[in-house]
Parts: sequence; structure tokens; C-alpha cells
Amino acid sequence: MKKQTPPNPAVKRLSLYLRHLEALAAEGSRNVSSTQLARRLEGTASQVRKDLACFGQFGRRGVGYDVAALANHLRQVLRTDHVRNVVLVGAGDLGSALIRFGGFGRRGFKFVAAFDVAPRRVGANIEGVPILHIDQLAAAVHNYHVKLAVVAVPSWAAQQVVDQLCQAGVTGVLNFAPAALDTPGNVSIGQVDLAASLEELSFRVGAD
Amino acid sequence: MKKQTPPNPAVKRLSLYLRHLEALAAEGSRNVSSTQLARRLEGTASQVRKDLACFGQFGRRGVGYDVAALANHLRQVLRTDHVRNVVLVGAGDLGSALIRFGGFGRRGFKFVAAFDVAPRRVGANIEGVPILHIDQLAAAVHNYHVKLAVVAVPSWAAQQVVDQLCQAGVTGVLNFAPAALDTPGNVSIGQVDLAASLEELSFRVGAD
DNA sequence: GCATGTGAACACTTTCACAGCT
DNA sequence: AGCTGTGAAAGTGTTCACATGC
Repeated sequence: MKKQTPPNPAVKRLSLYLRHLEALAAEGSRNVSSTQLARRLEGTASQVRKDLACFGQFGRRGVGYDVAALANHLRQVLRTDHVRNVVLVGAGDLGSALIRFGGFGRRGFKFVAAFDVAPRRVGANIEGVPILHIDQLAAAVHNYHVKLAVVAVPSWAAQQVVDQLCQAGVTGVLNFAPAALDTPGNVSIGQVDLAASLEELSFRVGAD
Repeated sequence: MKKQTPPNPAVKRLSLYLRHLEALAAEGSRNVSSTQLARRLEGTASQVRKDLACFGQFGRRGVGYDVAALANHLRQVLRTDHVRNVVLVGAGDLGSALIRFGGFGRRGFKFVAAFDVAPRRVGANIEGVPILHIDQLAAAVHNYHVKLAVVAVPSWAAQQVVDQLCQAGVTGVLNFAPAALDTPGNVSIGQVDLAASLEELSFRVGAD
């Protein structure tokens, strides 16, 4: 029983555990064991227990974990127990699709605005999310208390956009541009590199 | 000497090296050192050298790496030295955006067809890529010698789609559905979990 | 009996340090 | 001098094994 820094990969797995727990709750399960949780995740039961132990003692020995209680704990850890406001920068094809893709909303995130510079986009909206000119970014970030941003701009524009976001007070950026970004130490960046992911697969698959 | 199995994270970094090398080539550099390569990648020079050493000896001591030659070697390793055909399954918002997103094409991948079941989508096309009914998947995979697939269907449909892909002969799947997939041992899957990525950031950012 | 929580063993990655080539 | 390639050391993450409790 202690308070070590959580292994980085463990945090990634928390989301997966939470998703599985929600599925279990939906089908009426009240308890779940580490073995059951691990099964679908191609992980081991030990790993599940270790991961969860980083954040507290949630289980009952001999019984397992209470599905609803554990889900609530994980939501607290991930800070998705209340809705989190998010802004999107870059309302092109990919950005639009990320808003229309309902997955973020279902997990407690809400896009309050999208930003772009193209005159033909500014003023429109995507599924009700208004597209504003990027000049209004700082104001929106402030008004909506936004801490998280999704960046889907061309890579040559990414660094500049991130600078603006940091200055506006955003502290987490999910970046889809294939570019390494410099940020001040208090800002976390998450990188989603679609082309690199496919190249990695290409390597594993091997020859044509 | 060498010929060890490449560390998994090293493969991921190869794509990033390659991208940086292409940028260097475009601006006319002929040589680059591991230190220079590492700079932009927030890695260390040792790591760059170790990563590259897994796949051969590409550098010249005292000099560094030849930009063009190293890029070619990496493309060979990643199997992107020739165009690789890819199919998309799921022509919804996300799937369409992935085709329109030019990033895959720029790195040697070509979408030869998209597949869906919705009658209003089948028969249309996205940037010239035809949307076919999924019944025609096996034929297309065979005709175009497709080994890689991108899956952007709802998660409840993902497993079934992957089963069909495997049966058709695909050996690598990049899956955007938030679901863990069972595949035969010869099929690699790459997972891109957008919601989980944002949740991970949410954790790091902490309190509102 | 069964399942958690956890220290200890193990495996994998990264960093260090330096030999060897230019 | 500068830079690569590589074994050895350090660090990080995962699995094992079992004590503890239901």
C-alpha cells in the first residue's frame, strides 16, 4: 500500500479497463475478477491488479472488484467523472471527422468550439459545434475553462498552433500532425501519428 | 555482431527518422549525424544509433549517415519502397476522412477500395476511391494483392470485419474501433484508440 | 476454495562509455 | 578532432509466487 508513480503504459490501459467495466455494467454484472478483466485485454491478471493497485485498493479479496465502484474510481482517476471541455483546431476533413466521431462525447469530452483560418469554414458548424476564427481561441479557452485541445492542422502549422494554445492556457494537446512539438514543461502532448502507425504495420507484415 | 530482434519501440521510431530524413533531403542536406537526428525527436543520439544498428550498418564513422541512402534503407525495412495497396472498411465519417487525409498516400500507401454495408454509401466514391459492398471484399483483396487494411467501423462490427479480412488474406489491420480483436497468429493488428488517447491526456493534465 | 495485493525475479529498453574508423 | 557501433550498466515495466483475507 503506497503511492508510487504509475507506469506510463498502465495509464493507457486504464481507459480500456473502464470501457470493459462499462460494458459489464450494461449487461448487469456486479462483480468482476482480475482474471476476467484481463481475458479480453490480452493482458495478464497480475498486470490488471498491479495497474489498479497504483491508484488504490479497490477490490475485495476472495470476491473481486465491484463493477460500478471500480468504474467510478477510474473515472475519477482519469478526470472524466465530470464533462471536460475540449477545443479542436483545424476543421478540415480529419478535424470534422473527429467531432462527428461520437467516441469522445461518449467518454465525457465535449467540443465547445472548433477553430480554423479558412474563410470558407469560419462561421459554419459541425454537428452544432461552431467554427470560429483562430483569433478567438484565447477568449474561448478562457470562457469555457478549456484545458484540452485536439490539433488536426497541417504539420507546418502545428507548432504555431500549439504555441497559441499554450499561451491561452491549455495544458494538454492531442496532436494529429506528424510533427514533434516543443511545449513548456507544464503542457502534456499526446501524439497520434496515423501514417507512422500504418508504416509500423507494414514492417510487421513484411514482404508483399 | 547484430541480427537481434528489433525492440518494438524502435520500429515505431523508424517512421519518424524517415520523415525527418525526407525533410533534410528536401532542403539539400547530404549527411546527418545521430545527434542531429535525435535533436528533433527528443531522443538521444545513442538511441538513434541503436535503433538503426538493428537493421544494419548504415553510417560511416567520423562522418555520419548519408541522408538519401539511409532513407532508402529505412523505406526498404518498412516495406514502403514500393506502393502498398490498402483497403478501408467502414466508409463513415472517420473512414472517409482517413482517405481524404493525404498522409497515407504521401508515404507509399494506396487505398484501392473502401467497403461498407450501407446502401446509400455503396456505389459512391471518396476522392476517386470506390465504395463497394463488403461482399466484394475477398475478391478485391485478391485482385489487388492487398495485405493491409484500415478498419473504421463501429466497435460491435469490428470483430466480424476482421474475421472477414483475415479470411480474405489480409495480414495487417489498423483498427480504429475501440475493441480488442482476436486474430490468427499470422495477422498483426495495430490499434488506434482515439478516446483512450484523450483520456490518457486528461489524466496527465489532472484537475480542471 | 478463490481472489486480491505486493515484494521479488525476470524481461525488456534506454543510457552510458569507449573502442575503432575517418 | 568527430562520429559510429556496441558491450555493459542503469532504468523501467511485466510476470511470478505467495501471504492475506473473504
